[in-house]
Amino acid sequence: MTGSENGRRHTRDDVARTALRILDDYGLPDLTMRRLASALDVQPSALYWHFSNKQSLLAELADRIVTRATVPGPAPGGAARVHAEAAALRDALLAYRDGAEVVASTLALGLGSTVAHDRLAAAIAADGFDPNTARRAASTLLHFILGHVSHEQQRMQYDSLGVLADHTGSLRDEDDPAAEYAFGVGLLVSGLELSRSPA
Amino acid sequence: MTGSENGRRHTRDDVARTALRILDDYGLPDLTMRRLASALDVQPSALYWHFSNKQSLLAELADRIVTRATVPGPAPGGAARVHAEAAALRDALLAYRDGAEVVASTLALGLGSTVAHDRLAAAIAADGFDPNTARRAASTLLHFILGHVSHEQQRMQYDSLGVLADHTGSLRDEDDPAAEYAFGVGLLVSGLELSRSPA
DNA sequence: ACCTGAACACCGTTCAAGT
DNA sequence: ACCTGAACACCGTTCAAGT
Repeated sequence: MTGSENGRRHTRDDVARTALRILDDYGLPDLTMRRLASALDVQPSALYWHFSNKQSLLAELADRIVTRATVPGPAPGGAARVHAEAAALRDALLAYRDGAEVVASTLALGLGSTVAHDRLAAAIAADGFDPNTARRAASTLLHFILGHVSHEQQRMQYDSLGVLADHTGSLRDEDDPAAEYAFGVGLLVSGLELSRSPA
Repeated sequence: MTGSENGRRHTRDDVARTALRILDDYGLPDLTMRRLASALDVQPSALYWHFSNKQSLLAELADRIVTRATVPGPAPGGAARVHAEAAALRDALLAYRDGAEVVASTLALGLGSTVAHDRLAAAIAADGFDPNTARRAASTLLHFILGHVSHEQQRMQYDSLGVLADHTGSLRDEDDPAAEYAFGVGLLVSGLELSRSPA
């Protein structure tokens, strides 16, 4: 009840799940190995039996966050599928506090979690683009998505901290993040669509 | 000669310049307040007279990095200006080790450095788009730019560490980062261009 | 198979006090 | 105006040893 995960003897899955809970409840800066250990009623050193270091723990979390991204209902085709996939990915990132930053940081280090990129690339390829174009466009789209949602999430905790800082600064106009997001995705998809029939 | 900045009594500018040098030479993870202090031959606490905390120091560095971005020669117009501005921004970020991450992190926190966004927005507006569209497109473009260059720079230090990790993973196809970059920027610009004349 | 105990080598930040 | 000295409250990681 006090946050301790009693029962002794944990599995790798226990550790990851508890880490995900700390992430969601307190944010990435508060997800330390020592804090995680004490939530599991264990010494910090015990964690290194399950994960060789903090980075690989974060990679596991990124994987779990991104894997949850699935488009609901019957999958559409064409450009609509790309939009749906992008929306599902945003939802998945938003489902955990600082989710976008976790995924972005592990993606940057080249550790695991190529699944987000692959899903986007598949959706684009299914819209009739060659694999190479699909990969590059997916990469562009993913950079935008992670950047946008990171920004969105940082602003959330900033706002909830009460520090509005005059609202100047930031990128402005994040009044409706979902609309901003759709705008960005639409820009990319339109650009792709245009590249299909070179005038 | 040993890295100490002798002479005693520093200005805020000294501190920022030395920090920029440490950043470029050793990377963001090695830019600690204690390391910076010792490079200045000063106690860590002395830094807090010049900057109220590490975040505001990083904001200052981000500002300096981004301000260096200028398009060379006569400024073009239309879509070419957007491309030129994006290229100049990439060059500026690449000029310092981990430059993109520094800028991305301070931008996320809403501290300073709205200049990058403003320059992109101005270039887009000059191409004949309304200010609102220009701002949103600039934001999309900036997210892509920071994501792409961050990824590019992380890969640089990863490679220089000798840890190639099978080359699988990562976003693939970063064989020619400049070409990838141009592709992404082109996608965004094409999308914009298309939105101008709604069929 | 999973964990303890103790240590190593660090962090950012505050604050009274000095010159 | 700029800095010291000392402390506070932390980090991630290693490693021998225990059960």
